[in-house]
Amino acid sequence: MSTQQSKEEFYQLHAHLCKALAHPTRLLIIDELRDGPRSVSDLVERIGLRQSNLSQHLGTLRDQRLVIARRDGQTVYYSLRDPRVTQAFDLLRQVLRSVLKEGERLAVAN
Amino acid sequence: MSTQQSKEEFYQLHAHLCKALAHPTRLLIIDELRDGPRSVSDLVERIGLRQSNLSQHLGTLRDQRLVIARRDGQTVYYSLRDPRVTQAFDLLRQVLRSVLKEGERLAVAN
DNA sequence: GCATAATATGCGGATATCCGAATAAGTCAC
DNA sequence: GTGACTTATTCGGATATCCGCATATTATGC
Repeated sequence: MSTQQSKEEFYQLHAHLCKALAHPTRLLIIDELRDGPRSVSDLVERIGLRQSNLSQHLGTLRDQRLVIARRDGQTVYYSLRDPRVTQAFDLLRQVLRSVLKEGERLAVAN
Repeated sequence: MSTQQSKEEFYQLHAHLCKALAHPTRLLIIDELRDGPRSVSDLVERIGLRQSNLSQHLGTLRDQRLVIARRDGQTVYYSLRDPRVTQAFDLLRQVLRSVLKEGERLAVAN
């Protein structure tokens, strides 16, 4: 483990990474960023949520280094940092589809 | 979307899947199941947590169809359902490592 | 039947997440 | 400087998660 990481800490960090993905809005954001950078107002318009809420979600994605923010004037452009995140995203999406295809109902409850 | 799934529902289900991965103990469980099925008591011994707690985590993994439970007598063996879950797991682990390698400290805080 | 072993579930309190509203901070034009 | 615009942050209340404890459930052996 590179820089003095205990096993527990590493799993904790991994869990935090997953947690950052564990929200519909944040998944939507990642999906929007697939084709390139988008400004915050772009995302607000496309996703259709309050600006403050979206900004908070972008903040948690930023905290986990899943996205990068680049400032140009007064607008901030977000982009995906690592293509492997999208790959993982797609793998899980495939898993979900195969589960749904088998007719199993997933608990949407919560 | 196969069986009358709205876009929102699909993202919600995807988020639930991610949420099931978003806990150190559950990641540990998945890691333990890589090399084949394990009984609950196996996992309790290897991971070192209370049986009830582990059983609850296994329950959330089961709910999301990430693991399969097969009963043999009075012991229940858990195994991974889809190898793509482990692939996604590994991709995120790689992302985490590359982030850590760049010297960026991730917020472990919460 | 009863006792024991392996696993699962319900309950309750501590802690964390989520969202909206309001406000702050940064940038540009003038 | 002021004002307008874009994005970020703080606060508070509702809701969800996590864990330990106690208790069910299921299976086995006698």
